[in-house]
Parts: sequence; C-alpha cells; structure tokens
Amino acid sequence: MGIKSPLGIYEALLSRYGPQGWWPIQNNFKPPEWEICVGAILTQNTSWNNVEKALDNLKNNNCVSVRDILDTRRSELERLLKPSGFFRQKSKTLKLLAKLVNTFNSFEDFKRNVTRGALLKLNGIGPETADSILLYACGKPSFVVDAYTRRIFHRLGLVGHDAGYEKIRDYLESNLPKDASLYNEFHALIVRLGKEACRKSPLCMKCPLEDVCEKRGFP
DNA sequence: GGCCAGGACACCA
DNA sequence: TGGTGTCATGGC
Repeated sequence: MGIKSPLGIYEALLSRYGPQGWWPIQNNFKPPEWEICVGAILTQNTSWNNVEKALDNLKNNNCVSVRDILDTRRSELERLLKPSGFFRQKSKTLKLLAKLVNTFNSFEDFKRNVTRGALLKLNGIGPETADSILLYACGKPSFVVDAYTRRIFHRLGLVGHDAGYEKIRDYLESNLPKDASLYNEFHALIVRLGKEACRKSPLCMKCPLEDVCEKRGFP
C-alpha cells in the first residue's frame, strides 16, 4: 500500500525510527524551555554540533536565563556564541527575544500568551524559528516546516514545487490532528529522515521513504 | 580545500 | 514574488 497522507507518512516514520525525544536539551538553563528558545535561534543554518558548543559557552559563563542575556554585553555575547556561526546577528536576535519575553509577567505567561506574529516581528526570527519556539518551548501545535519537510513532501507529490513555507504549513496542519506532541515527533522524524537520506544530494535515490511509498524512482 | 548545516533578511529587478 | 548575496563557524 502506498502512503499518500501526512498521517500515514508520520506513522511509517515512527514505526521505522521510533520516538526521537525532541527537543534535545541538557537542562542547564532557567527555565529549561529557555534553552529551547536559544537553541532555536542558534541552529539557524547551523549544525547542532556547533550549537552545543555555544550553549556550553553560555552555561559555563552563567548566561542561562533571560535576565542573563539582557545583562550580558553584546561583545561578550558574541564571543560566547561564536562557535555557532553568524554570531553577530544571533546575539542581536537573542537579545530581542529576551526583551520580548521580559515584557510578559513570567516565562509561563510568555509560553501561554506569546503569538506567532509577535515572534515574527523580531528581526532574525522567521517562520521556522518562530514555529520551533511555539511548538517545542511553548507546547503549542504549530508545525515546523524545514528544508527537509519541503523536499520530502514535494518528492511524494503532496505539495507543489513552488509551495512556500505557509502553504506547506497550512497543508500539514489541515491534514493532521491539531496535536502538539504529534507535530513535535513528526518534525523530529523528518529531520532524522532528511539527514539520513538526503545529505549528499537533493537527487539522492536512496531515500528510505521509497519502501513505504508507492512512488518509485524519486526525482 | 570545498561543501554544507534543523534560516533570515536586505536588496534588486 | 522570485532570485541572489550576505552573514560565519566547524566537521567531514
């Protein structure tokens, strides 16, 4: 049986790989969800390995809370973030996010009441980073669409080649139960699949989805 | 030594 | 709106 629905693909990936346990945190930050917010910014176009080096720098310099980020000088923050690349823009974005969080009564208040629009207004936070924060830090059902998602669903013929971020997100959210834990696991599984199958070439023929999809010979 | 990684944005036509 | 350059480090 070929798999044509997002839910079918999710189930196939879950049975293949098992739960991925995202978001990976070391639980060094206060509160723990703040580490997710920081990681979401640092991982922009950057390998997670490099992000961990920067997170370690923050931890080892007691820069682990929203207040710490606000109180740390830009030059110092840039030095700590250096291993994750793009350290100038990321330090700026991180301070902007800390300022936004600080306008709420508490971090719990931020988690409950922050909106996608408010996050997207911050320079340096685009749709994927905003959705990562909403889903993985705030527990809200907001689907994270990344390059792997776009590539995989296009290969399966479920979205057009020209479909943009919001279109793919709308498609997935309207074809899946509105369930944060499902979105959480699905995105992590897609990243797992993408890393395994498609790193060498976007035209890679050894896509693991091939054995669960009726379509053969992916483009 | 080149390519790429869990993007975003400014600028241009 | 779509394409292109820029931001930057570290691993392979």
